[in-house]
Amino acid sequence: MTADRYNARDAEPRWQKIWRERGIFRARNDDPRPKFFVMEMFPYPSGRIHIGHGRNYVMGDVLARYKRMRGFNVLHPMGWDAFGLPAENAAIERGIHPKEWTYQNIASMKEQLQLLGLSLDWDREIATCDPSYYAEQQRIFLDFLEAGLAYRKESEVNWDPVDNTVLANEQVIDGRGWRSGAVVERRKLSQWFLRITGFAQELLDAIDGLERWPDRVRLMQRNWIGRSEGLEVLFELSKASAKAAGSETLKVYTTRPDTLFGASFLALSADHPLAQTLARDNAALANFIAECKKGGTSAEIIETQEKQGYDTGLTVVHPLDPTQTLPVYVANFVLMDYGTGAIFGCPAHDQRDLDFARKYHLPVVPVVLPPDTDPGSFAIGDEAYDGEGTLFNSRFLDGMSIPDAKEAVARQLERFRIAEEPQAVRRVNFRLRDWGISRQRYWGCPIPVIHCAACGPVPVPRDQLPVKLPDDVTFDRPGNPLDRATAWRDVPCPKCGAPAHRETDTMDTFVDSSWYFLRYASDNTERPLDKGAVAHWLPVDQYIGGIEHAILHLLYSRFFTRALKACGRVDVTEPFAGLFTQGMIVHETYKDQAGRWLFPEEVKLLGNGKAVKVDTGEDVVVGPPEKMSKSKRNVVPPEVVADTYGVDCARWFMLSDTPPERDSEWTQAGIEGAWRFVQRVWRLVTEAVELGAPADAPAPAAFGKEATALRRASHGLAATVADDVERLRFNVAVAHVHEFANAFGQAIAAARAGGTGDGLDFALREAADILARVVGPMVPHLAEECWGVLGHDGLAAEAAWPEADPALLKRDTITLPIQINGRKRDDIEVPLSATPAEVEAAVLALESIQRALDGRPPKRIIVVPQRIVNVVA
RNA sequence: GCGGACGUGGCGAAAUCGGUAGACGCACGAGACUUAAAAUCUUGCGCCGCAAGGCGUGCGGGUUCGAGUCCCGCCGUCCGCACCA
Repeated sequence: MTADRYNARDAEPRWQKIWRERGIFRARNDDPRPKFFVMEMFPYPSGRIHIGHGRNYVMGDVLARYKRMRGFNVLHPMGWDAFGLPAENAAIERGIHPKEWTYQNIASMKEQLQLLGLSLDWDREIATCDPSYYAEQQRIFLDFLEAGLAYRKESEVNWDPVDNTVLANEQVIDGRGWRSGAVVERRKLSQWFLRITGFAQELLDAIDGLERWPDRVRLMQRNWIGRSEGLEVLFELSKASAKAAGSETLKVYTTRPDTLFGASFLALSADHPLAQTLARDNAALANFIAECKKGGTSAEIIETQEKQGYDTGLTVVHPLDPTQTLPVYVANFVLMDYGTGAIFGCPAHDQRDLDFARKYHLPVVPVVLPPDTDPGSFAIGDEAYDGEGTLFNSRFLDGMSIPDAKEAVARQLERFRIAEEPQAVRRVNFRLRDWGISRQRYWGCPIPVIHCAACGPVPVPRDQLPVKLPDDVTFDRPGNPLDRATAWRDVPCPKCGAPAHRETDTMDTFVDSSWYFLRYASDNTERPLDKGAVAHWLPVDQYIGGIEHAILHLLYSRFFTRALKACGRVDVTEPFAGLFTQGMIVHETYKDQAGRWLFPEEVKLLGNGKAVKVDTGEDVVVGPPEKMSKSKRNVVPPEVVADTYGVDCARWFMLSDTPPERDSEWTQAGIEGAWRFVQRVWRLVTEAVELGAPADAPAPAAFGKEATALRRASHGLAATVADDVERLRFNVAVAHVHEFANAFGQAIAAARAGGTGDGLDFALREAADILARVVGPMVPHLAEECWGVLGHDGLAAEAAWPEADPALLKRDTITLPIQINGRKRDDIEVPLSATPAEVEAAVLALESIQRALDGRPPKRIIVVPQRIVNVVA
């Protein structure tokens, strides 16, 4: 009677071997079935993974396996985001070559990932550091160059003067280099850019169509692109000023032309050409500008920085009132790379301008009157007013709404001319900047360009691609090793043959990940980016990854796909039709009395929130759940889970309880609960096989009450879990399986007590069969083992999803809750076909209702068919 | 500062449309089996109350026959952006 325990340690490697040998997860490009492309964001090969890394792969795997059972040709690939700084740090710190370090990590992480039993097509595995991958990336770069989508310009970098190296923003901590501790300077370097701004409007507009993306990601992208509509206004310099400045006009960008009559000054960025010109003969101004450029670009510094300005002595004429002039300042809060690098300040309606005006005693003239406010008493204190209102103090604009006033000013200024030019032009601006892809690093994709003194930057001829990274480099000195790799660097110019040198910048690793999903589509290494294959597989039906990539990676990928389309390389526009952002796995942290972090296996939990160290018994300080991280040691390696419980338990646990988009806590109790449930499924299936009908038994003509109830439950399970998985509501799917297991267990108990007549034997067998398939995507190894016990020859992984019989999903009676004054008081069972009048009559006949009404007639009865009845007493 | 999301038992949570609040699981209690333990099974478990009953989805209002769900105002937590004119 008692079944053997399910032995995961035996079963899991066995089934994984069979899946691998039969190649059942290989996707074929010529498969005629409908396609389904599911992928998770590929990992950075940092070394070892912990169980927390597994969550998104498992979620994608459930969907992949489910879709296969539904008859789809599924592409579920995996690869490695293999370029990047940590490999170079390892080289510096431990003397290991980045390539060696990376490929070692890939090997061990692949082994760990395979342990999870994921249904991946490893034949399409890619590593971005592989020359076969980045060769195509270099071709793409040349395509972009030819199309004008890649270009070079001067741009500021963080420069570490001690290490003589360029730092990434995250390597600048409190304005200092992370390794050297030296104060970071801003330096200008000539760098490569991709023209993402050319697609800003389209990237923004297309967000509306991303219906299967989380709203918040769409919102974040919209904000990041940051479209604003405004006016570029020419301010005429006063005569004396024009002479001093060497120009007649100053161009200013504003989104609030309506507030022009409230303007009290102009402000230039420290980087503005006019500011630079004036500083040549003005030491005080030069000093001020240098002062502005000090300090990092970090948010905290900028936030707390006081508004400061330098009065240039220049004045401009107010565009709408020639009798009025405004002073021109250079100010530390004006950005050069947004708009025109110059603004007009309207202190009454902009907080920054107000702060500035108060400091330099400039006029504060309110021109927008809040609704229901007395114009005589309205005054600006310490807070600018940026709300709705009506224009006043503004001559011909008085009485207008803000939008009307904007329009009126625009029309007026468009008509005015200064030196043949209209005084104002409507201009749309974006917060989004072009994407600087140059990195002064070794471990990245080389930019395929040769610099020649005579010819300038010359693309490497395509027949000479790829430009491979030289292996023979050293990391013993600061700076980019490629600069010192003279044998690699120094080459003749492809155009004129004169001595020249290679571009030593490599590409931002975000470039690598901006097209890897297109690479997966091709099963042909000769054609890594295959238009036909891309047309077949793309867009990705379901992309799964962390919220940390909500903006950059996803926006860059959307841009890249469009840019490739513009170059004629692909026909797809939007790469990811469905996006899901999963939560992290968190775990409690443990510290001993000396404050050292402890691994979970060093700790014994006492159940009351307290814990002790396993070996010494000393008290352990238990911290709140945090993201699993090596440094805090709150990690659980997948091997340990696989050895003690089996990976199916880990998979089940990761899918249970917590909605997949939220953070989920890994606990001992949780994994044990999963283990119990895995055993329970095994027991239910084996017991049902023992009690039930044989595999090939025909369905009886009629079923008894028990059998019908069980059949309703199992067919209902197939339908509801299908729906749950389609909607990625794995925790709900798990709950539904639990619910079914309870019903199944009761049916088995009933069969033991009362026999398996009236078709119960068939129903038991059918229930086991359905259960094995329904849990298959979630606990695939267990499902295979069950499938074997059920006597099937093939693999559960290749079985079809159980089709629910619609007749069994329909009920002929329904239980309606009965409310009195909105509070539930009773239930009533009525035929599904009952009319509202019949229901009403039945309800009024209920004893509980009669009692509640106490002889009085009800005021009202609301019958919502098949939902509820509410009696208003 | 601006924008957004969320707030339900001791805990993780569920509740397609405005229609039975707390499904399912964890933890805990009681019982059965066992020499014993584990496992398993049965059973209880929002709060107050002996009960009848009352209260209950962050707080305060509103709409409705009926509100976790919709509207208004607060409070709290988390996230994104942050001198973008």
